[in-house]
Amino acid sequence: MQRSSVTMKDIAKALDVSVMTVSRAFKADSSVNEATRKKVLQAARDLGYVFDSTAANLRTQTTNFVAVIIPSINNANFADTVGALSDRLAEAGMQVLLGNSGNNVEDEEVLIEQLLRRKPDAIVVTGGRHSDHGRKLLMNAGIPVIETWDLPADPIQYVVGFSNAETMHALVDHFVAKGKTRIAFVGGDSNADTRGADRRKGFVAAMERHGLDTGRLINAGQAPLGMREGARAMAELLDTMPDTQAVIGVADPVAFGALSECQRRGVCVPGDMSIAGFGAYEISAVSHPTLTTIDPQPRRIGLEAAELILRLRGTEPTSTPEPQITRIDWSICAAQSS
Amino acid sequence: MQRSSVTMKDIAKALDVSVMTVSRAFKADSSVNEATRKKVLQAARDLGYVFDSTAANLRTQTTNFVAVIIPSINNANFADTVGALSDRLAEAGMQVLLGNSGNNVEDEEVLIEQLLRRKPDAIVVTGGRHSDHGRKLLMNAGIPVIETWDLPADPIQYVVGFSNAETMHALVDHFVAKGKTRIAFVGGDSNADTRGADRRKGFVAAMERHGLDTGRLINAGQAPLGMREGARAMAELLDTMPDTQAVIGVADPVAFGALSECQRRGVCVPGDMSIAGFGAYEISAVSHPTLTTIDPQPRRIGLEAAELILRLRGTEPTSTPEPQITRIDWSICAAQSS
DNA sequence: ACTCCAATTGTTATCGATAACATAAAGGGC
DNA sequence: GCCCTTTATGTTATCGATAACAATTGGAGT
Repeated sequence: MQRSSVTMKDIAKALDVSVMTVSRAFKADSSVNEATRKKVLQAARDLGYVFDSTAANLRTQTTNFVAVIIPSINNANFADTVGALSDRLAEAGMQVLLGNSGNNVEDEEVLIEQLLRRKPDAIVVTGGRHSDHGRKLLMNAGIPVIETWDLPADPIQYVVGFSNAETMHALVDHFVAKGKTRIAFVGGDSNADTRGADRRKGFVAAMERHGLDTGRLINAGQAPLGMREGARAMAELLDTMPDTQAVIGVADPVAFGALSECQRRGVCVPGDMSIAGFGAYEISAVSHPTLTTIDPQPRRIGLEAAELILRLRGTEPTSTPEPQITRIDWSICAAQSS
Repeated sequence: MQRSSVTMKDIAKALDVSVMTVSRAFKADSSVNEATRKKVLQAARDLGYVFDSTAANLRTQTTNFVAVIIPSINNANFADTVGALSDRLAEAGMQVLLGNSGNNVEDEEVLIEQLLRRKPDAIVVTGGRHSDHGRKLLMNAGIPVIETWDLPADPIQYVVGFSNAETMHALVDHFVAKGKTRIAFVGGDSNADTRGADRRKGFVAAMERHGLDTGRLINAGQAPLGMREGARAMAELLDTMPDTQAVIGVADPVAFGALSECQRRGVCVPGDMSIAGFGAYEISAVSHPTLTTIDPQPRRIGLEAAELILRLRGTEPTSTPEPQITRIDWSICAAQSS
């Protein structure tokens, strides 16, 4: 049995009906005699027929899949979004074509181009910053474009996201309300991770609003940052600014790394040091002590994107759609005692 | 600009050449005059042409993408595998079409069917257990089939994996060497997660080999198990079998949950309780104390699968390929002091 | 019995790129 | 100059399903 050479033609021949009848038998709605349909489906099973979407894709000019570009699949937040998106789309018979941009707009551009060649029915990208050419490609793709995990100043079409900067205000306010004034931020060194950079900027803005010193910015290296980088950054922080009262990690893994370093050095958390992160990773609720964090509802982002795509399906490709923003609510999850 | 209605025909017309010449201009090797190629590429850019793979897919009977089915995308181990696979394939211009089976052979069967319709050039599945029909579909797919993360007793074609059961022997031996005899295992309650079940069986076998009691099996609920389940299981263990000396979690998140529960209760780790996991998740090396774990090299699995696929590309679809096993070496990472 | 409509099935053209084959022009060796 | 090879380009058929339209059949209604 090679390359599944069984086609509708073979079924048609076996049953002495036209190919069109076979085709119709596979569509739920179309008009075929119920008996004929049964015969066709049975013959298909007997012959080991596998439907060939490549042909249908070409003829119908629709592929039933959605291209998704995320910075890294190995990030529980994005994985949650993709998981929810994929699960919801699967219910409608659609699949996800995945691309890893690695927080790099050049790589993203290449991915956009590669993925668009496959004529997805929609494309979901992470963030609102793209290369010029990448942006142009998206705008001319002729399919719904959804930017996620951010609120771009200049949206391409659809947005499902929230303001990363705003969330940091909530964390700073939280710490200030507890009387902390010497607050540090641990994040990446470049702007490649634009959401991380936005959070850093949000942190600085929030501190300034409270009239607090914004000098405690620890550069933990290149994104993606993990627990190890968080631990290293905490070590640096304790060495250079030991009077720091609270730390905000750009994401929960960084925050947990910071926590572990404190434990290693015998720094009491939350007694001597409060720690917060971002993302509501499972660890923020299970670590001892727990971490204060922001829950940006990653699954909800994926779900809303999926619903949007399904709603838009069949809709005429509106020539110039108004940008349409779906804001995702986030919430702060305060640690029990920090 | 709708549905990118620009085709090679438009380019051909604009330059007054044949469509074939345009097609050739896009292939690196084919024979076209260098000047002509430049003209074509320029015209393509001017017209905003986007190559349509759906047409090429149909004609060439090859799609340049690989279907990948994993139990859950939100599992750092599988995410690592998929990430490595995807990165390597991207270098060769191939993409990954992702499916989430949720540790359920019925859902996996549906996914296999859906994905095969898209005529991927290869399919990568997780584990060696499938539904009867799913297995049949894979065997008749006419493309390379790669089973991963396991060493199936009856491989379909290619395997890139290791024995999950064996790894548990290493952990039990490790604890026994440290003088522990009352060792517990925390895992899932069903066999849906076959790799988890294999590890549980491996644990039992290893304990029996040492003549130790195998009664300390904690059922932490339905897979996928996370940190919360690990914590709850540890609570149960401490309540019902407080003389336990060591715990093995079916995966690192479970183990970390157990660790956190110990810390919450003031149980000293590793003094009063040793803890091990599986997967070499980042947390196993960063937690305080660190966790003993098994590193199954998830990225290597993805990489080897990718290399295999690329090697097989262009090869004749061998009628009945001998099963071919690529064993992935795993290693034990002992905690500093447990 | 006759008209008309619905249900069912068949025919033809088509989606856009490319393999396979055909052709034309240019150069090389004798 | 003749033949042959190489290079560059054109023609035609095709991948497998499906939209659009055509045709046939079997009642229902009067």
